[in-house]
Amino acid sequence: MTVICWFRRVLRLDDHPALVAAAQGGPVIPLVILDPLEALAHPASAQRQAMALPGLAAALQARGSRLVVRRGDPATVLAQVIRDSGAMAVHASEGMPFARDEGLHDAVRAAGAALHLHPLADLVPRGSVLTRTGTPFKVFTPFWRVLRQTAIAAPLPAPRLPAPDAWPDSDGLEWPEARAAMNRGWPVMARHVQAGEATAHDRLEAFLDRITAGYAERRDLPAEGDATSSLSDALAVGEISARRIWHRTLHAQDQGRGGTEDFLRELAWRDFARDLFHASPDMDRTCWRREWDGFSWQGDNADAEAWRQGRTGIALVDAGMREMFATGRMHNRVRMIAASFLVKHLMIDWRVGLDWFARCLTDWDAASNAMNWQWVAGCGPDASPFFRVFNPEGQAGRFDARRLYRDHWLRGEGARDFAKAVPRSWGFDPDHRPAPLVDLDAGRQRALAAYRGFARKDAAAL
DNA sequence: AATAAGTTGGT
DNA sequence: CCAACTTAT
Repeated sequence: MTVICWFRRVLRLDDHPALVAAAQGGPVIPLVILDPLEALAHPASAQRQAMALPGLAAALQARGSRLVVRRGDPATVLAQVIRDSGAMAVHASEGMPFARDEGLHDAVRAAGAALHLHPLADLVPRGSVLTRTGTPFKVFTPFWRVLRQTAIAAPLPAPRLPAPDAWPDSDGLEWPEARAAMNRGWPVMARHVQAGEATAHDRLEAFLDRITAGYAERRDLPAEGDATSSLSDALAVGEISARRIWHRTLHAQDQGRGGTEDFLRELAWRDFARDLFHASPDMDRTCWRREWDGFSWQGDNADAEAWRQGRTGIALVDAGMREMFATGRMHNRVRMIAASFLVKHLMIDWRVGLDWFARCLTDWDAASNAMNWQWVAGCGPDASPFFRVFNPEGQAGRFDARRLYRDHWLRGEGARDFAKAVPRSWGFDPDHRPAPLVDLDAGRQRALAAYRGFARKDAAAL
């Protein structure tokens, strides 16, 4: 009996629970659905997913299978492929946000098949790391202590994939909606992306060969490009499994490599964010501490536009915003600083920043972004207290002391990349050095005063 | 996973 | 004079 394996955000053959389950059910039709709405919401991520597909198709072909590609709305496409193939079952990974999966069951059932959703192969199943009283953790460190003591399941090997008697029609691998929606220099970004399941494993091994005890400190230096694994986009589109990374890192640790414990800890943040998001599925739009929705954030405005376009006049912030626009990624330390500047110095709603990240990031992850933007804004669990205002100049002195990162994006090769990537509508002038949007000290004082006033009102209301 | 101001204790 | 440390925001 033919079975469909719908590849969503797990674009690999290794450690793929839905694929293993499908292969146990009979001949497998591997299916990917290119959804125009998804391309509009997350154009860079959609384009990154599209870049993973040729490698996935080739890997399937090498195993005597194929990748069937269809364009359209997932529920409609699933029904069509079920009709075309006579499949009785569809296996897929859970989506995120999880709530989106609700309507799919009905659509598949109406087409005469059953939908089986499998957990994402993160480190641990969601909801499995709990406090002694059985509730989810709200603070990372205790979560980490428990996860570290938990046995992480071994990755599943890629299964044998018997082919069906007949293959349904397939569209091409191009996802033109994703490319159009990006509205920026796509070829520039493509130069910064390395796609493919095999490439991701090579990058992991190369990273584990060079990681040292200095990882915990060096990973914070944006000019030290080789200090981090650079696996975030491969993880986000599922070219590599977190469990595979975990076990390879444990192996490197056994060989005596330093820094591996810190790397494992970083890896665990994905599971922490996923569990938080599952417990609070609206936290990508709603303040986790509800009272903060009463704060008078600035909405989208001219300052926000300057922030998006990398012309706040604050060197490290602009460098980061340019890096993201040109490459689809931004160094982790710089993300915090650029986000803090938007939310604190400009007092703009964290959702304005999150929406721009959603458009730009090839490593877009709904849970991590919801958690981290709320952390910066001070309205999330385990949140940055309202008085924690990053000083982008102080941070630059600490983490980019030799100015290499800022110079790269404001003057050097990165600046030329960015100039090629910007849309004409921005009227970008590479020689123009904008003045700071706000005086850093005045902006800091303004934010502190506003937050103090809000906290007082909040205390009065209780 | 912060900052700035103030304090201490060494050079 | 400064680094290291404490403390309030």
